[in-house]
Amino acid sequence: MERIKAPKGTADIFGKEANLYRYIEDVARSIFDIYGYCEIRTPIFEEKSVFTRSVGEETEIGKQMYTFADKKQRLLSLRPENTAGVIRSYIEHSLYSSSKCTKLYYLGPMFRYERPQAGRMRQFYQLGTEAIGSHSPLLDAEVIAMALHLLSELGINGYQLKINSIGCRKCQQTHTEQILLEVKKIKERLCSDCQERAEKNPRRILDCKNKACQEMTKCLPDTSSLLCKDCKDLFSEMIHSMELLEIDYIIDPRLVRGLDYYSKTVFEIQKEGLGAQNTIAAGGRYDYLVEELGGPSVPAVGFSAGLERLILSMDRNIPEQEPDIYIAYLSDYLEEAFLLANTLRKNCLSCLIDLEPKSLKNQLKEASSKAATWTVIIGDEIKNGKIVLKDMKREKQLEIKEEKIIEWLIKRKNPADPLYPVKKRR
RNA sequence: GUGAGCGUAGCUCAGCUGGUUAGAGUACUGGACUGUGGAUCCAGUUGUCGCGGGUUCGAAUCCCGUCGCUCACCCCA
Repeated sequence: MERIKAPKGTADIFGKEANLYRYIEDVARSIFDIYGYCEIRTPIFEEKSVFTRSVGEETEIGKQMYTFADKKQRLLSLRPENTAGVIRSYIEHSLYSSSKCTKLYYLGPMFRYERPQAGRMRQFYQLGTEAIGSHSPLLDAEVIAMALHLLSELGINGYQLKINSIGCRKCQQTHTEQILLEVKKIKERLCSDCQERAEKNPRRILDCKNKACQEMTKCLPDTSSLLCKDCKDLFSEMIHSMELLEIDYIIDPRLVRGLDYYSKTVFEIQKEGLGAQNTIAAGGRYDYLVEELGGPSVPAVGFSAGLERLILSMDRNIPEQEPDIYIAYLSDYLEEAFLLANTLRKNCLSCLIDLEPKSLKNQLKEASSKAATWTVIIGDEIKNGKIVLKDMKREKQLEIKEEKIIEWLIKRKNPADPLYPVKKRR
């Protein structure tokens, strides 16, 4: 029999790792809450067109979608990212009618069919936000500030924030035209990827990683020289508010993002040492997307981050979950132990017990490997109504009356108590 | 889609240029310690050597194929 395995590019997350994911999600929720964002949970799959209309079918992400037909031959796709789904939902429920600026956040799995490697999976987890309904460049700065706030809360440092403006549709069009004009002259000498880009997405030639291409494309106009007056003003306002918030940034006039829907402000947060994937979070404005998906003409700005990459860039260890109590017992007293476990749990004390009787030595060993704070030992003393309570960290033990044990343990659970054992808990 | 490296015990790996019964550490179980954990020592359990074929008297070892994993390119979170 062949061993069944999780599909390529997917992973089972359990143990310490699951705690880490939950930790990040908890931190993210609390940060988003502080900035006034509300959670939205959209379906994991949507009609294919939701994504192809927003991301662009010809983009790499468009090609990497998991698409299938259901029993009624509806063409559906697993979401490769969540901005499109959130906007679809925003339009569907006319969220624009209830508030001027709708702030939403999401957490969950995304799917892209590609070759897995460090920091890149076929099913991966993203968190992100969308603020829909405001043109203010201050909001752009706020979104970036929030993203950085999240990183610092997670203990992630040593990153670089790169920002740029790719302008409105008009700027983008003239920019593309200018690039094509220049590229014509050197097209034959560019790498094959760039030649393809020239056809499909000329502006992306600007961030080709090929050294020879970079050398040749130095002369290409970047975004800074081409913004119209309005876009220029917006960008400098946004930069001004970044300074106000004392955020360090690098303006990268060659930063253009891969998704079709971006406009004006774009940004990336990068950190070295994550394998080949150095972008941990990215985002920007998408002032035309809502309209393109059939909604009113409403501007929006958002960002997203990949949990796998956040984890790679965190060097902090998350405290492990430790039980309060381990119940050890001599096999004669299984029922007493079983009952005690039940009582402790009813009192919100977490406890472990092995319901298959083992030697005391074995149980103590287990208690210490599971890092229980106390071990309760039920032995012959129970006949006199007494129970042994062992402080595992201080290696001391005492006998205590059976009926007092709950009270005693609850009291010791108070962190203010000087006897409260050193125990890390979030 | 392209390229490279690696698949041996639950986990981490050794096993060189083919040679008899496939190893270590760790984990697990028991004992030294008959009701007390992290240390030490002793003993025990664990394998279709990824799968299929070929070369050979003989293959974990060499060759071919295949599957899987990993990393990188591309792209991206």
